[in-house]
Amino acid sequence: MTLVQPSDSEPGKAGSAIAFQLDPASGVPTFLQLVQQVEHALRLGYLTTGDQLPKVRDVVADLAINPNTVMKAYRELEHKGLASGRPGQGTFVTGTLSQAGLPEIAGLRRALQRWLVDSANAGLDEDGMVALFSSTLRDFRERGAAAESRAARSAPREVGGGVA
Amino acid sequence: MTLVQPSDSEPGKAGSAIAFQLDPASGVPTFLQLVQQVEHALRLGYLTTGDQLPKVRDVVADLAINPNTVMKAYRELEHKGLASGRPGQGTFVTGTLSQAGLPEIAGLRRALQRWLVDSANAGLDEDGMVALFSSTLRDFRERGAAAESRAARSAPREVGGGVA
DNA sequence: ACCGTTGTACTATGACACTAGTACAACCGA
DNA sequence: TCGGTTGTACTAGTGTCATAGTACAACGGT
Repeated sequence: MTLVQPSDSEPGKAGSAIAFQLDPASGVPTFLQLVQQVEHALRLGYLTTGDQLPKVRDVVADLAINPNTVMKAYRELEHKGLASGRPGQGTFVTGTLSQAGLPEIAGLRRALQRWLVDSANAGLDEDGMVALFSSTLRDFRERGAAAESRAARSAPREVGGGVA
Repeated sequence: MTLVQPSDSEPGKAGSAIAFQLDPASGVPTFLQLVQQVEHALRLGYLTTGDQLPKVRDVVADLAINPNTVMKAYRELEHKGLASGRPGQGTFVTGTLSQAGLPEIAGLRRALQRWLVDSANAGLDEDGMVALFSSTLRDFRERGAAAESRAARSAPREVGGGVA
C-alpha cells in the first residue's frame, strides 16, 4: 500500500479521467477498444487537452489485461497526436476532436435517451437497438452519398475518414 | 458467360437478399461482420425464414475476400440455427430473431433518422454520431442495470446476451 | 541523493483471422 | 445422363493480437 487509497473517484487524478470498459463479444481488438473509447470521449468533449488518462497499471488491474496491450493503445493515441505519456506522472491528452458544442451534444444525448426508452418499450433489446442504429446509419450514409453525387458534378469532394 | 447477367437487382435471387458491406476501420473480423449483418437484418425483420443469403461466390467477388471467410460466417450462422446451406442452390435463412413488430420498428427508424439529421445539423460527423450513440447506450445499460439491481432483490434475472 | 511511481522497451509464445490453392459433394435443368 | 452451379472440406502459410516475464528510463517528493 502506498498513499493512494482506492475509491470511486480516486484522488490524484487530474481532470476527468475516463473509465475503460471492454466488450469481449464485439470482436474488436482490446487495444482498439481503448483507442476508440478515448476518441469518442474526445469527440464528445468529455475529455480535453490536459486531462489524464487512466494509468497503465490501473487499466491493467481493472480490465485484467496485459500492459503491452494498454501500451499499444496509448502508443496509437500518441501517434495520432491525441495523448502523450510522461514517465512518473501518467498519460495525458494533448489534442481534441470535438466538433459540436457541449450544449448541442447534451441536447442530442437527451433526445437519444428518449429514443432508447421508446425502443425498449417497443420490445427491442440492446442488440436490437444497435441493429436498428447500424442499419439506419448505413442508410443515412448512402442517402448522403447519393445526395452528394447528385450535387457534386462540378464540385468533387474528399470523403476520407482518418483522424489526420 | 452463363445465363445470369449482373445488374442492380440480380434475377434468380429468392426473397430479399441482403447486401454485405465491410468496414475495415472497425477492427471487427470480416467473418463476424457478415454474421452480425445477417443477425441485424433478422432482428429488424428485414430477413426471414426462407430468404436467400448472398451466394458464397458472389460475396467473394463483391467484397474481394476468401471463400473460407464467407464459409466461416455461414457456418457460424448455421451453428446458431439461423441459416442452412443447400449445395447447388444457395444458403437460406432458417430462423428468425425479430422481437418487435415491423410497424414499431419503422416508427423507431423514422425517429432515428430525424435524430441523425439533427446531429448532422449540429456539426457532428458520422464518427461523432457513433460516439454519442455508444456513450449514451452505455449509460442506458448502466442505468438499467442499476434500476434492476434496485428491484431485483427478490427476483434475480438472467442478463446473458447470446442468441441461444 | 534516494525511493517509489509511472511510462516504455524487449523477447518469446500461443491463439486466431485471413489467404491461397485444390478438390469434392449435392442439387438442378436440359 | 451430363454439365453447370453452389456449398463444403482440407492443407499450408502469413500476419496480427494478446500474453508472460524481465528490465530500464524519466519524473517527483522527501
